[in-house]
Amino acid sequence: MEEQEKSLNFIEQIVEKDLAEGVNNGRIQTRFPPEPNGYLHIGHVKAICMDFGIAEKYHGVCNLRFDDTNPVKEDTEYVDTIERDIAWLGFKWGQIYYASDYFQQLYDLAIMFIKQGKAYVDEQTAEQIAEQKGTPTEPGVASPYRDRPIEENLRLFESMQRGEIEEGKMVLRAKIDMANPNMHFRDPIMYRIITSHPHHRTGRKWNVYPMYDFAHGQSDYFEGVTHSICTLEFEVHRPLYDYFIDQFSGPNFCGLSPYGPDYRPKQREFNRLNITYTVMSKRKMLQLVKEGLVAGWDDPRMPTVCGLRRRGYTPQAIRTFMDKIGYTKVEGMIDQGLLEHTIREDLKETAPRVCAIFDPVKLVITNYPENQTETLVAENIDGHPELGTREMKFGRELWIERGDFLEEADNKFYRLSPGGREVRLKSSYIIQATGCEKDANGNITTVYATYDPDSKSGTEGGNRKTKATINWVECNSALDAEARLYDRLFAVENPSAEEGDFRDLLNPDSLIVKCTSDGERYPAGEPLPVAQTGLLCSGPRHHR
RNA sequence: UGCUCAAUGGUGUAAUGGUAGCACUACAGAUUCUGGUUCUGUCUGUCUGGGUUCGAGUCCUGGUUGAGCAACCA
Repeated sequence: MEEQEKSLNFIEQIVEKDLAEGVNNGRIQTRFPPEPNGYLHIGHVKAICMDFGIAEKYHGVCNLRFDDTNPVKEDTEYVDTIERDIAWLGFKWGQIYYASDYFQQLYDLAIMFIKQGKAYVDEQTAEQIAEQKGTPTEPGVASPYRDRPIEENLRLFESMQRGEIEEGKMVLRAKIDMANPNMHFRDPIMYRIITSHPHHRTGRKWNVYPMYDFAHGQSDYFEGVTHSICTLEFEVHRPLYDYFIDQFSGPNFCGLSPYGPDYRPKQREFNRLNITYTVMSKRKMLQLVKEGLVAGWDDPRMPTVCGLRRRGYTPQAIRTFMDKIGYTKVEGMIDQGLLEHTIREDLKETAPRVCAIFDPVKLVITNYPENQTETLVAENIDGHPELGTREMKFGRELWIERGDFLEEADNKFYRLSPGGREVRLKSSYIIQATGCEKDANGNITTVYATYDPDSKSGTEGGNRKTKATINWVECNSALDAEARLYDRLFAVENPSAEEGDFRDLLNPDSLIVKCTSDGERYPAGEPLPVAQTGLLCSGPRHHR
């Protein structure tokens, strides 16, 4: 069969063009730059697959870099979980870097900017600075400190770093253009003072910390990143990214990179991931966790990597999903159904099936001898005997799903009904319902049926066709279990687009807890599809 | 009413000036020891006006619509 060539996404096209033109001497280096202030979610995974995927495909390297420039929000605890999640997804990074590794170099660079008259210390309040920034349609106005003498800027900035200036009292700003139509050029803040929180790695060594715009591009540059791939909202930052790098590369090269004056990293942007019936905002997720609206970051309803893992998603399925949705510059919304389709596809051929009854009603097989039991053998996965079999105890009294019996059924219903069609008990005998018993309220308590002793699965007599096959569990050998059936977290397609409090949009039925009977025990963390009901994943022992 | 980016079936994505294709969803039929799976089929698309060209989803131009940008966040 001829293999259909998969078309390249636009980033891959750029990379191949760069490769063909010998840009950066044909070197490919990417980075995944999470901020260690929360858990990785499926939106990050899209970026991870891009960053690591490009490096893998073009024989380059992808490094992990923690963007830890804001000690107020960041913590080491997140570093570990981020590393764990990336490893679980199956990606291998080259080096682990931290933006904080470059604090000294960035500081030196800031000093250079000051000496070149490209930066100044502003001592206005945040409000004043914001006010002077102008609006997208009106130019900003210059700060009264904009033309401070270089020596004074130098002295003040050094004083800021020595901890002599109170947090919030001064910032270092790039002196660019207060009237630029790109707001990011209106003298962006390069450094702010943070003394209230120690940094998770550098402790109290620094009292000034670089802003994203002054740290990210430089970090890329110091590391030798060639393709700095990020999401679309950074598109307007790109000119500033380029501006800062221009100041010390090319004709202004001052030896800060082993790759020489011609090397430069280039930022490229792709569309971020949105999925229906969920949210992709760290802030909102944190709120759900903190307020106990979900059971934690790894609640199976959460779009976090650890949540998906507990939900039973495999790394391969998640990566396949990313392949399917692709990378463009169109901001859209992916149907949650596609994600679910991908995991079903993945588990279909690999995950052993099990019988479990969630809404049990007793079935008595009236012509099966009292006290008799037998052991039947079922394939773990139908049609794949090589993937193993399991034993199921069979007897006169079974649990079946309440919904599999209807006292009065029309022709459309082809499961159990008195005098109705023959029905196959999964991997077992063929039965026919004869009647039922009800309590005082009219609820069915027992279903009666007769079985055909010659119809056992796998035997000659069992080859007869039935329209329906139902699940069952033998009453005496069944184990009790708790099943938590999860549905979409939100009741509306796009919670972020709705007015009002997003918490009011949660799906009240996103978690249904059922006590079940189940035949076997399964190790935690294994996907465990229950025929007819759906895919389940055995979880850690429940604790309340 | 500034700057940047985008616009292909319901959704996502391909076609790189030369037959608008694929996947998901929905629906229909067949198959089936899960009303699952599988298979087959159907529905539905180039935002809009002009231009360039033998030929435009693709290039140019005007418009429309949507998104992002005014944190001492990243």
